Amino acid sequence: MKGEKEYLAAYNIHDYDIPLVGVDAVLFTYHGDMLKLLLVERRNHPDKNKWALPGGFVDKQSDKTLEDTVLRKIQEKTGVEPPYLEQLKTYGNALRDKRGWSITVCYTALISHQVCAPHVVSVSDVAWVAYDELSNYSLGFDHLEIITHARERLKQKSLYSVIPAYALPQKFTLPELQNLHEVLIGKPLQKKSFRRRIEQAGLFEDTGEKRTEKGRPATLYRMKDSSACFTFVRNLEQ
Amino acid sequence: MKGEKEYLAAYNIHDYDIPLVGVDAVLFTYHGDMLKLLLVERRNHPDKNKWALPGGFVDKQSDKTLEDTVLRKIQEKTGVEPPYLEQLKTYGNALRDKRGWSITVCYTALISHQVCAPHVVSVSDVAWVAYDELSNYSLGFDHLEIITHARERLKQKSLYSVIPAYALPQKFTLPELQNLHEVLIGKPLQKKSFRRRIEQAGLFEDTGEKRTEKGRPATLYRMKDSSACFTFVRNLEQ
DNA sequence: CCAATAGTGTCTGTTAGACATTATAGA
DNA sequence: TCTATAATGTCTAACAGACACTATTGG
Repeated sequence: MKGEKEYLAAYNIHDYDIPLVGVDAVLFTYHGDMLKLLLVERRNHPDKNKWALPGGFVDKQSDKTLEDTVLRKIQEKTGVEPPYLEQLKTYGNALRDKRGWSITVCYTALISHQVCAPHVVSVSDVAWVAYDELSNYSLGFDHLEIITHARERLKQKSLYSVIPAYALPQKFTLPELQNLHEVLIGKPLQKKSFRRRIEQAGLFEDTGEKRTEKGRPATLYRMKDSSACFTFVRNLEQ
Repeated sequence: MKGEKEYLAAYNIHDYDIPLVGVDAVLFTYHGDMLKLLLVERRNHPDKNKWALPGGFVDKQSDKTLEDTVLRKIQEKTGVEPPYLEQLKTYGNALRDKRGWSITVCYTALISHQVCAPHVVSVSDVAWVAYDELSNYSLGFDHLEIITHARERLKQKSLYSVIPAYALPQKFTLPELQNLHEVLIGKPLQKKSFRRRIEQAGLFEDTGEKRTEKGRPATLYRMKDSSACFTFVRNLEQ
């Protein structure tokens, strides 16, 4: 009977018929009153010249975890690390990739538009695409399905959390955040209800600064560390 | 410049250094007033003789999807398919498996104890283990972390859905379901609150049958198809 | 002054918590 | 009748919806 040492020494991953494994990120931001996401135009086969989510394969040398892989891929395209990253779902089947049985571990990430705008502009094959204009883009693989699922999850989160705030700059106003939630939910919210729950939960910190565009200046807030994991017991109306 | 056909013809997955990929299932049930889950005693290296979640590797021939893989693995150990299966999370890093960089796509499944009891009894390396007695078992890999996460998610679901009902037999009583929710949440619930929301949402169907143990007979219900996806807008108190 | 936007006051409606009460079985 | 459990009645508290109101800026 072999011991574990002998077993591991004789073990060779290439003896097995393993599916292809990668990661993909749905990176959302909010800009110009629109929900946008980052797409990459594919330069290689398969699905060459189609648009796809930023993603790629695990590098067993440089990546210690799946999060390392997805952060590395996001950094390649945006130049920065997003403040919010959460695993979405893993898609795996025999048909989603022409190269054969393949798996992608998908993440949802949120980032402010301004913080990665300079780098994105400098990279030719990357673009911020408004979610509502996705139909103008030919997407590779099953990425439309993945994006749709990420969008739906983000909508749900906007009903019981303030996680969408990570798609805004560090300092933001409450009307700004409410607008984002309204875009996500697809209908207007009661200003009073929206502000009340955030105040009562003590989620944000007043920066002391104001921003004036038109009308009365709006207070600028920043998130507290605790606000990422806070969930309201009661959802907003859908 | 090569076309896609040539690219795919030349493509060989074994040219790449790919992580090991498998699936695992946290299969819960409710029996003897306890939340239990299915564990398998490992017969092979690595982590031989430790207990682990039912799971294994994708068989690219027999499995068309990841769900096929996990259902096949659950069937091997229980003889049946669970009525509830949902993806939990994917764990992937360089250290979780001694064989090297590995990924496991994890699922939560629910099933009634009675429907798979006969088969489980007949398989020597499989056991239903009470969640509260997990500390008596030496678990392989990172399976304790996975189980803990699945348990937490199931607790959350008990606050805003009736999904735990899938861990009961097809016909069940409301006090029975409430007991399960109380075990999951870890504190007693108001009988009135619990029943009211289920009635108002019209989630269950009266079978017309009653079950008498001690005291007044309890009405037996069955789930409607819609009840799996129903979520209450307001959570029960935690 | 007005227009525009930020932010508040306050009433209503819904629903969970609390807990007393009634209903139906077996012994 | 008594005990045990199932199921209901009803009051309260919390909080979201609705919408009128006030506050603060620029022109």
